[in-house]
Amino acid sequence: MAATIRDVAQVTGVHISTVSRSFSAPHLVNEATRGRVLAAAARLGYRPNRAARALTTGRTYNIGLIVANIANPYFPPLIKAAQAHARERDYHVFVADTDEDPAVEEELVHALAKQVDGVVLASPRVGNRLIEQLARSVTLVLVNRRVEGLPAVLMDMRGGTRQVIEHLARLGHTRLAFAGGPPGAWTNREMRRAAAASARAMGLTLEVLGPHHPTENGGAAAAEEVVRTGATGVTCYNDLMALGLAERLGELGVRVPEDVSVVGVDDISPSRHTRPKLTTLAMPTAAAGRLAVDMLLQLAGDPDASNATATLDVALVVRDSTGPARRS
Amino acid sequence: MAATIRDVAQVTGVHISTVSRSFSAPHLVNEATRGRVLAAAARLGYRPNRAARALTTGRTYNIGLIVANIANPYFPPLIKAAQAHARERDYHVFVADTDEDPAVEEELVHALAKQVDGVVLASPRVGNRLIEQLARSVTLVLVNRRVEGLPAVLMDMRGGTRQVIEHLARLGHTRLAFAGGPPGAWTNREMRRAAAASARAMGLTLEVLGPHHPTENGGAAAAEEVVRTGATGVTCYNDLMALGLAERLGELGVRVPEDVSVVGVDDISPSRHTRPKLTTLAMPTAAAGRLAVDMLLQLAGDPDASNATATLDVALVVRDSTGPARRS
DNA sequence: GTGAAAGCGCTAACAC
DNA sequence: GTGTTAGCGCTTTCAC
Repeated sequence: MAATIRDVAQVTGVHISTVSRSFSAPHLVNEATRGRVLAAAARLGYRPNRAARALTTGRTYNIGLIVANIANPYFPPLIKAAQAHARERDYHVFVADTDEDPAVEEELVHALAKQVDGVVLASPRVGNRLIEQLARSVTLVLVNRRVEGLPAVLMDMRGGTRQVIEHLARLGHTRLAFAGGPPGAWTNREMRRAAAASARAMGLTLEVLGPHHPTENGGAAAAEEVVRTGATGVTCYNDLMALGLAERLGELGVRVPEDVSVVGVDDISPSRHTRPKLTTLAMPTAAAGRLAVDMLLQLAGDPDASNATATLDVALVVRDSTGPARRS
Repeated sequence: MAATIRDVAQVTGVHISTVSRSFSAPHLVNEATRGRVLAAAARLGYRPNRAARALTTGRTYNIGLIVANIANPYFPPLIKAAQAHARERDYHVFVADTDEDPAVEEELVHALAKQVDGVVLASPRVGNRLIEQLARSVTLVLVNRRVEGLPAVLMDMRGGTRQVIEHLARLGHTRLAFAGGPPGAWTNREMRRAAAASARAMGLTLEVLGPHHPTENGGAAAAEEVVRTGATGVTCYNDLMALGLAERLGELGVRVPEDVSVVGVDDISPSRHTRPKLTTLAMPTAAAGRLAVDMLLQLAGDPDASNATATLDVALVVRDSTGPARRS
């Protein structure tokens, strides 16, 4: 068995509270005794049990991070940034994957609730109602979701989507399509609305396709729809879908971007390496991860801290999957 | 504050131990009382505190999973499989990323140690000595690492590498190179040795390059070396490196596979979508994740369970990045 | 500066 | 079938 505080106390010949203080309140203990305690601890391989400590202090120094799908390259940069940032502040991050399943998401929040000081819910798929309810039993920070009264890190999807539509319009496209993703995703709604509004304002038609699974397969599934609608410019819920769409279009004999222009969202790593390279909206995921951690720690330290909402800018990256509209 | 066992006991008018039993040993309590307890618990939103429970039972029903780099598409399938498999057994998986840093890896094992029933260490970068030491303070299952006396899930890298070399030999390549990855990785050593042995046996030359960072950038960095050595067949530590290498070779005016054949390892998702599609060794990552969890749970339940080692088969997937050697 | 004692939320003998 | 008690590893008053 691993050494406990009692073992260290016995070996050193002091009371357990002195051992405890040596670790959690060093200034309260004589330097010499503290030295002996630390030496004994090192010799025994003693490390304070954080879980037990949390039982009395109420602070675990852990935070949870729940994401929809680790396999989507969108999330790793966010996860890594959050983890690195938290570690610098002596916190550990436990990551969990919901596999795009709202039920799993709810279960994971509950499972994590008591073992962390708060959880970052990234791109949630559950409804607002449930989120409000969950927020009552655990400190929550949202990423890519707006819920009244809860702290959140958002991306400017409206502004970004408008840029996309304008980009396609400038290239001469008049018949557009939006390949939609998960119905539960806030990002999806924002994009759909912004795309519709922008298209209307510019006098373009916009067909809404989907919902589709936010993966290459989902994008591939949208390919036939795209062909049927006759759209020449398609903007997708995310890069994974855009990549799947472009590939499937190729198989159907539709060239990208000569016949159809395709735009993604996220700027995930593979989008820079495929042929054609994907035009996409770049998201500041690392910054979002760090910011979410900051908000969470502030809230964990002071429950009355402001529940601010931050909206981060996104940037259109024009590459090779978009081009001038074909003359009809 | 969240409801505790005491609140439920008070509301129901029973002793806390009855509440406890209603959850952890239902058969020991009268069905009627149990019904009242559960009703009260539901009303109060009570959920047993797993951390507190663990303090007395010694079981957290959590397992830790430490990986070198979540952003490498090799890991997500393993993570997802492990998580899904564990959840079916009522366990939760906490994932942590070491960012390829051995020091972080050690720290994370310690941090997780007391909050989980064991940890799966996937593709560790720390040395065997340290692993043996860590294994003394926490139940460990290794993936992609062989350490005497510790349970492990391995891939047949020797057999796989031999297949790769044979494949290149059949295509007429005589000057080969191995683009090496992290020096701390078991997989890297296995591949290097197997490649050298196979090449020697077949009378081919093999240049060992690196070590390089196991990413696209690392692979790109190996490109100049490849050109300098004049090798026409290159096998890489992993797909990420192979992808980076192929791309950089293209920029240098070296065509893949016409001038140089490139082989990866892992069969990550992007390898199927790039042009040329990558010839690679497919690894059974999902199976490995599930198996590691099984081993861990067995060990956690019975510390004397056998420390078996499983070696999984890998498969050569021939795509478009390898072709006949150029006539010189 | 250090020890004693209570208690965090829960489980596990042991009585009754 | 249910209550009592002790205790998991630790922190935190409160004395001295």
